[in-house]
Amino acid sequence: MTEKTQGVRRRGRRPGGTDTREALLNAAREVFIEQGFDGATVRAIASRAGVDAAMVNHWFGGKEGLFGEAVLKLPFNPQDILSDLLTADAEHIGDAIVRRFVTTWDTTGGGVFTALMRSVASHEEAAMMLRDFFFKHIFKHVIGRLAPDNHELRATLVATQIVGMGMIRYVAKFEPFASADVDIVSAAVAPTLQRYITGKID
Amino acid sequence: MTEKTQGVRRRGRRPGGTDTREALLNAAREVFIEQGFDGATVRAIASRAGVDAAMVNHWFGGKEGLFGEAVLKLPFNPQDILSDLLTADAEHIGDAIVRRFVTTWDTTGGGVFTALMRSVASHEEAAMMLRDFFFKHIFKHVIGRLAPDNHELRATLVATQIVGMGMIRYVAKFEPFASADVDIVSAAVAPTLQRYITGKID
DNA sequence: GTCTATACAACGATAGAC
DNA sequence: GTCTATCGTTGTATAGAC
Repeated sequence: MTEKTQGVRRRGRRPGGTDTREALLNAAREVFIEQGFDGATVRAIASRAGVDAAMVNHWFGGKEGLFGEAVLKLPFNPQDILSDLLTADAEHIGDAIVRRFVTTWDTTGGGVFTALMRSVASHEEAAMMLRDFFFKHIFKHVIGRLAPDNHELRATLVATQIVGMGMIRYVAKFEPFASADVDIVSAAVAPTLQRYITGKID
Repeated sequence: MTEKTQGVRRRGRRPGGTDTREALLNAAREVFIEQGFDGATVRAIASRAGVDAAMVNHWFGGKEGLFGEAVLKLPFNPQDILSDLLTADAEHIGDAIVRRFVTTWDTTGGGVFTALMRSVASHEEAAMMLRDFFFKHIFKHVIGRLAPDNHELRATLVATQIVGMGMIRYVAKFEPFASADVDIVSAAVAPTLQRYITGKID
């Protein structure tokens, strides 16, 4: 675990190779699984990795970035997605979400999304953490800002369409959807998300 | 238990211990994986199981039912779903699909759906077979009857919303969607499917 | 010398004890 | 209400790699 807990942790660059990043990832996987996203503290993870808590910010841009890379293995920083979506205006939020989702995962080839879904389908705790994470750190902000009511239900409705897109495009690979251009996908799916967020759902 | 399953009709071969139904399931899994749905013939499966091809109809109601139970482990007969959906009129097809999907899987507790998704996410051939199966034996008939154009794209769009519903409700269990009444779900999702099938998507 | 990984101090926010 | 502890995060000085 912490091979350098003894003695004074000297400042500056470490003598050996850079294992800090990897140590943080390993520690984060353990602590996140044990404690969940909220229960796990940056300080606890850094402590287990034997480094300072500030390293989490330096290497991963924050707790969420570390979680994404360590547990969900997301090929992007959720914070970037959020700030991007927060700039979209209300009447185009559906289009913004679809385009962000498709372009982001398309570049990774879809294999990472498949692995994520496999993890979610196989491990109960992964599903739970995915739920908590996206809820509190993506959906809550985006939908809380734009939706008139029923924020939680609207957020889950958006999730059904988004996850379903990923399943069909990257996992099951149903054609022609799997190879459809992002414009085609957006034209078809964006209105759905738009209605789930700002429209009438009952 | 063997006394009961063999039960009443003891005519034909196999007087004793071997369970015809189980033998067919095992043979079907092998042949379907090897040949795919279309490539696998009922005769080949029955032959490998050492029984007559008529047994497939007797135990599973046909090739599709056998496929569903052997490979996809569906807790229902796809033929029933199809005939049910074919009776719905065009302007209520979305509602019919949502209600059928939710009520059917709700009764199984969702664990079966999770297992199915895990299988799809883990085995490339399972995803391929799921695609071929639902396409040719459910979507094609329902959508081919009602959609004005772009049948394949519309079918895959419907698939995104349906699979996504299952993922959120049964696998990831996002609340409040996971526990929402079927009326709530239908009110929100049915218009989406309705548009994907009969509406404007570009 | 420059660059950067690192540790430490401190900030604002928040939750709970009293 | 006040106090305290702890959280995530930021700023900055420094040690070592280059």
